[in-house]
Amino acid sequence: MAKEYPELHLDNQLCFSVYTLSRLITQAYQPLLKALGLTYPQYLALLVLWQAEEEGSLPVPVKFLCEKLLLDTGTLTPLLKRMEVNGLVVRGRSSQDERVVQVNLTEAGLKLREQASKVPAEILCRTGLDIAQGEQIKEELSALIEQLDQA
Amino acid sequence: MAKEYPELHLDNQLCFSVYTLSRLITQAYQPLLKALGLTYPQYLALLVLWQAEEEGSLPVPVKFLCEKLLLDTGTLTPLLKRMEVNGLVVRGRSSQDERVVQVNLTEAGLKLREQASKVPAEILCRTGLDIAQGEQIKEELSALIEQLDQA
DNA sequence: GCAGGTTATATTGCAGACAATATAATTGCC
DNA sequence: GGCAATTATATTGTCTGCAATATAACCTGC
Repeated sequence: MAKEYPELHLDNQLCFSVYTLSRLITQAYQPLLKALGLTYPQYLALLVLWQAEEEGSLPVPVKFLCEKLLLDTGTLTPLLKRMEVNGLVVRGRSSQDERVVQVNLTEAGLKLREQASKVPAEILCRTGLDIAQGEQIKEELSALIEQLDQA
Repeated sequence: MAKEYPELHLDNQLCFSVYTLSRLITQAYQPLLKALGLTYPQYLALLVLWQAEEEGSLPVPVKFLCEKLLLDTGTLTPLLKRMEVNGLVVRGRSSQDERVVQVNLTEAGLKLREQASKVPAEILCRTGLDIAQGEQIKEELSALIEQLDQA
């Protein structure tokens, strides 16, 4: 008779729910973003850059993007290079400190914001998600993120 | 004066919380799983196989794993091949239906379950997550997953 | 100033994810 | 029986993620 391991059942694991939901969300965004020539992580990077533009803090160092997105340069450097090839951003060494690479939006990258501004509402519409509920879950997840990000 | 796009701010997006939390969770598992010679998706695949073993339903078709994990063969085929190389599973065509590839656990793959059974508790301990809270969030996320998986 | 540590970014290599396409086996239908 | 549609898996190509390592520029103490 096989001993049972309920703690190892997939359904019991929060980790699996988060992992799956994350991929499903990316898949939900994908067709909308493809129309804008973007991938999902590229879209997230643009969110940071657009907000920096509103706050008058462009250009921003790569390190700033790393911290906001919790991604390292092994991910962001090639991603930003692809976005540069696509004409959305420009990258250049700072003259103050030759170590830092400043990332700035191009005209095209800035202009994309208007089309992108319709994306969040469209996602909610397509997925039929409840906004208020989403807001609450977001708060709960943010607490978990903070906890994990420390450790 | 720059027009503002609050709907495009990173902090406002549930999607970003889920995306980040998913990566942080994977990172939390990583050192524990590395000690077992596993990656996180490989661990998830084993969860399915171990449960199938308990239920006496081994071997299982690749399609079964695809449905449980919500992953396609483009991800699972190479993953299962790596696990086969590592001696955890064996793959073979069904004689009833030559299209289906049956996946079974090896002795080593089965034996790994005992060490892995300590992983979930260890994760909770290390991350300091609240179990009861996690349980509730899991239910909420599962509802979202079902919603997205339909669409 | 300069040696040693720190910082910011880049590079390499590997393992997912997934869209798109391909292929072989099975099934259904007439 | 035979051909079209379906099914199960595989393959290819691109883009993440991330550990590990490398490198050049900065900073610090002495």
